[in-house]
Formats: sequence, C-alpha cells, structure tokens
Amino acid sequence: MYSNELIKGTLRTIVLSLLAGNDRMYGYEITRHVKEQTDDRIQLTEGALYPTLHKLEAEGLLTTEVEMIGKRQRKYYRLTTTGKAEAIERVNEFNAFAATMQRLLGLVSPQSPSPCIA
Amino acid sequence: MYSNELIKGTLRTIVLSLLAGNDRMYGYEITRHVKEQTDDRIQLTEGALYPTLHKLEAEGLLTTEVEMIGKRQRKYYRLTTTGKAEAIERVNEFNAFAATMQRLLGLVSPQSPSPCIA
DNA sequence: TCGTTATACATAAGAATCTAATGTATAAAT
DNA sequence: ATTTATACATTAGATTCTTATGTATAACGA
Repeated sequence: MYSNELIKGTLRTIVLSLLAGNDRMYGYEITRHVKEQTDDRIQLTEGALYPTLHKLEAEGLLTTEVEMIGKRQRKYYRLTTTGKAEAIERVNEFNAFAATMQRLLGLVSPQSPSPCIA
Repeated sequence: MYSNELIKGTLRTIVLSLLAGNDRMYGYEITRHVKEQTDDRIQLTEGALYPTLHKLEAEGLLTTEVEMIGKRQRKYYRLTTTGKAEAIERVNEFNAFAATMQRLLGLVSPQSPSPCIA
C-alpha cells in the first residue's frame, strides 16, 4: 500500500480513466477493480470515492443510471462527451507529470525522451 | 504547469530527493531548482514549502544551518541519517507508484516489467 | 440458523495539505 | 527611483482525504 499522501489528487484521474475503458461502472465495482489491478497497492475508500463521483456528475463529466439488483440498488456511472475528453486529458497529464517527476528525482537521464510509453 | 491536484502529496518526496543529491540547500534555492529542472511545469509555492521544511526538521529528517549573506539570512537544510534513508524510500515509492498508476491507466502493458528505469 | 463477510449506497467530523494573500527586509537592475 | 529578485515567514480559507458511522440486502460457512 502506497502512502496516502502520494495517492492524493489522483482519484479523479483514476475514476475517469477506468470509465474511459469500461463504458459504465458502479462505485463499489470501481473500488474492487482498482484493488485487484494494483494488487492491493491502491485501495480507494468509499468516503473519498462517493463524494468524488458526485462532484464529477455535478460538473457534467458523468451521468448516472440506477438499476435494481434484486432489492439492492446499483448506481452506474458513464462518461459524458465532455467527460471523455477530460479523461484523455487527465491521463496524458499524469503521464507527463510522472515523466517530469522521474527526471526531477533522478530516476531517468534527461536524454530519455518518453521513458514510460511502452 | 500541472494541475495542483496532481502535485499534491509529492512535495516531501521532491524536497527529500533534492537534498539527497545536493548536500545542502536553502528554501528559495529549492523553489528555483524545481522550476528550472521542470521547465516551469512544477512551481513550489512558499506557503507550501516552508511549513513542509519546518515539519521535516521537526521530524528529525533535516537539520538547519543559518548563514548571513551580507545582511540577509539564509537557512540551509541538510538531510540527517534518518532523512537520507527516508529520501531513498520516498523516491523508490514514487517510482513504484508511477509504474502502478501507468498500468492502471493503461499507459503500459502489464508485461512491461519496470518501464521507467532508464 | 446464526454470525460473519460481501455487496452497495451514503454522510459527516476532523485531519492534513495546499493556495493565495500578506508581511518584512535586503540587494540588484533598469 | 522603481521594479524585480532574493529570502525568510505566517495565516485564512479551500480542498481533499481518513476514519467512523449509518442503512440495508445477499451470500456463505459452521
């Protein structure tokens, strides 16, 4: 598990990115997905996730569809057109940021052009 | 300039890393250094930097040496033994975190072992 | 069947951290 | 003479996260 400090500020990027790759997802699913994909190294808490989802919806980046699974409700989130553009921007920004940080921290030589795009 | 949100939580890592590579530095110097090395993409504000330096000192990771340059004081910071170990930890943690994020965001294939070490 | 774990939403108090503004002061440059 | 650069510092307010709590259904194992 990474220090919470480091993960701070990446939540929106993570959510937007996952929704860019999955058409629609619900909150609990997002937490499971991140936990699995990162081998438990990043674990989103509900207290952080739900307010973020609500905010992204309020900003017009997400829309919701509530469905009933038996007697339990499930709230799906989907990217709007604006949201899709924002997702691309955010992911690219993180990639550039990581490269800048790696240069600053001396993890890559200044010559390496774009070390993190496989 | 990257979104402030993204930079949040990396300040300690940046400070510790710079001091690991520079023996001693003063606050203003750190802001200039980061600005230059990142081509203005990361700009530390004094309101964030100084409290962080004070906190790192209080935690025993840094020691200070005040010197007078003419009539103006300059406060140098230096890593303690504990600070040096912490610096290494933090830098490694950021590197691992960036790799995890890049996998999660779909920026690298899961096969790529350590894509960011040149 | 009874307790625990998993699923699934949500909020809210308090902590931590950052922004933006302000304050003080010397030195250099135009 | 005025602006910009150097150099420290603090503070009010905003943002974001943690931790805890709350509600409820479903599944699973003992």
